[in-house]
Amino acid sequence: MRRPTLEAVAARAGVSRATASRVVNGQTTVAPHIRDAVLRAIDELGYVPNSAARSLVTQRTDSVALVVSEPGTRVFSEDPLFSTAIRSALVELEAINKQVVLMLASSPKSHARVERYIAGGHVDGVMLLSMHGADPLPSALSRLRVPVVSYGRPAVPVDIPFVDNDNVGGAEAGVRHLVETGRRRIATIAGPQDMIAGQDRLAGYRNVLRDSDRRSIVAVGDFTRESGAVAMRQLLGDDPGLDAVFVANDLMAVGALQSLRQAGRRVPDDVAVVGFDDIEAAKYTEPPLTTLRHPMMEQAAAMVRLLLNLFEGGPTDPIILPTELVVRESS
Amino acid sequence: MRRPTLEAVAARAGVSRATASRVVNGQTTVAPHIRDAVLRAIDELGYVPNSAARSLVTQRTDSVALVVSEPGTRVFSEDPLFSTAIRSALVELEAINKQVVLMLASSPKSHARVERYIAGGHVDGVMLLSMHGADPLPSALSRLRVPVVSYGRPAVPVDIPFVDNDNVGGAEAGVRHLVETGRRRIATIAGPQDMIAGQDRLAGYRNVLRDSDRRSIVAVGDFTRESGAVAMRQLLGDDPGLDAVFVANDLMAVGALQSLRQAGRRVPDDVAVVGFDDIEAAKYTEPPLTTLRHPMMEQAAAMVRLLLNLFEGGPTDPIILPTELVVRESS
DNA sequence: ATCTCATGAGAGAGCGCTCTCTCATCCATT
DNA sequence: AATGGATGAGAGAGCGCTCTCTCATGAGAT
Repeated sequence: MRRPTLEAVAARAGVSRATASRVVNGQTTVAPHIRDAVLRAIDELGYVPNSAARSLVTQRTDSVALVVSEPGTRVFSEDPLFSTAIRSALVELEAINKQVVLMLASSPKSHARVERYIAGGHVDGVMLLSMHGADPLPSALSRLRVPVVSYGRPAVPVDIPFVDNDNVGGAEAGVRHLVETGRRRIATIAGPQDMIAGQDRLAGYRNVLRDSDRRSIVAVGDFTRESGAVAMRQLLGDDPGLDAVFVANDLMAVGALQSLRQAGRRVPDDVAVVGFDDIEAAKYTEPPLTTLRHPMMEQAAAMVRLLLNLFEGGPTDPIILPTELVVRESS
Repeated sequence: MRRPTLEAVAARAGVSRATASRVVNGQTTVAPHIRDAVLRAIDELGYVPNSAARSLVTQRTDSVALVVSEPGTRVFSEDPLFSTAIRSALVELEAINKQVVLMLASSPKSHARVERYIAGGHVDGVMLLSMHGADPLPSALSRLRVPVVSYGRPAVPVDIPFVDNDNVGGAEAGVRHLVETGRRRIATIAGPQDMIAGQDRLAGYRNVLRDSDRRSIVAVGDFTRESGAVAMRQLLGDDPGLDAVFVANDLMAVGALQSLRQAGRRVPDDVAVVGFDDIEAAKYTEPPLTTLRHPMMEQAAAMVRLLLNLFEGGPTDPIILPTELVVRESS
């Protein structure tokens, strides 16, 4: 009934437990015929090592926590960026044989839960998918002396390796594109200003407007579609004459497009729209959305590499990946 | 340097390891002043139980695997249904203090990986997020005698408790709605026919058409936006006179709307469109999409309940949750 | 023929915890 | 005063594995 142990394998193969262990762990100091006997026993008994016992002695768990620190539940399910990031990380971690424990850190309560879990030594490392600036998690975790890498530059200056895309540069490219196509009154729907991505993309917008001698027109959303729609209505109220809007993410851009449609503005004839992220849905909006693409798979891969380096002592400098302007019909 | 053990806590509190363990595990047979002493020691030392040691003796891991068995990588990242399901399950499992190990079972290779992992006794149970009929995983897992519940009725008749929504009933309601609003030539974009959801929703469509004496016009997609767009073009080629289309999921409906737009058809004037799932994006299409809602949170909760019953011996009958027609402007 | 040394295999400690058994203590009962 | 039963706490086995240490064996060197 119970799963076979190494002891059973050893007994069946007529060797000691130590030798069986050597075979299981691929040590080479075992004579071929003995190794074969052990392998046969393993096969016949359907032996699978007990991981609890193993990690009890090795002090490793071969698993990492993927902590999604996102207070707004809506964003997690709706922003495909999250699932893309998760999937990418999953694929990369599978490749190096690490299990992934997925955890939500939304409320302070779940926050404590995560900390306790990590402190419990359940995982060898942590990948943080968090963006909120005030997030106490990065510093809390780094205090636990657990290897931590972050997706997105942590807002508080904490010494955690991270991967990010070039938010400022991307925003600049997007707004510059609007300037170069002759738009005069370029508004922006900024992301939440307690997120680095929100701040940086707004900074990029301001940089270009300043240089091109235009006035900035700003509304702030929270990266949800709904907030994009609301912000767009607000912008149209503030400045009915605007002829372009740079939206800090595609999800809000979708909302903005809806509001523009409802207000009777044609895109791109009356108002040009540029988003950020290049989510799949950007191809399917009416009209398809001009946006800034950043390679999620590569970012996930970079994160995993950073974590590995943290384990094994390689370089852990932050990695900033470039963005690429994808021009579609909304601009 | 090393994390404190129960032994250290006991020593500091001046009690035996057994007593310290009693306090940690909340047993009541400890005198208050001793319990306080132990708690103080725990606090001072920052003690956290070693889970490997614990599960070595208890034979429990307090974690469950969430296996996403989806060959198409696109669907996982794009279909918000997946992330919603994952988030919901996560929330529900957190509530009962289970960790969640997320695994992808796309390739045969990762398949083997998952099986090995589950067989390794790393988890107390498995939640399967799978839809492909030919999926060998359900039967493979149930053979391992691990508690398994499935989201979506398994295609092969395997004795696994599952949760699903009423796909047939929902499809019927959607198509009936089209009939009742006077549509005559109602096509469908069906889902992949190796998925139960694909089959059942097509069955529902056929049921109503048969009863209302209409001819069925069918194209098949794979639940992706892209395939919806392709299928819609195909339907328009097959029967330019169609005046309604029931699409087996919202993602494909988004693609279909795009194709209809490109073909110059007005929605709903020329062609009515009904989707399925009520994803967030359905509110933001042009025009907003009529669709069938099924409560993801409740389904996740039901799954967790089933799993719990599997652990503790409660009822494990399949749970089928109703769907609800949400009428918007596309019909 | 003796000694040295690499090689392969076993013995056994110990990782940190839970849980059963055992035992001491104390209060209520006769 | 003697007994019985709660009650609370300790001793110690053991979960399944890894890994160091030890030892037996045989090949090569002297």
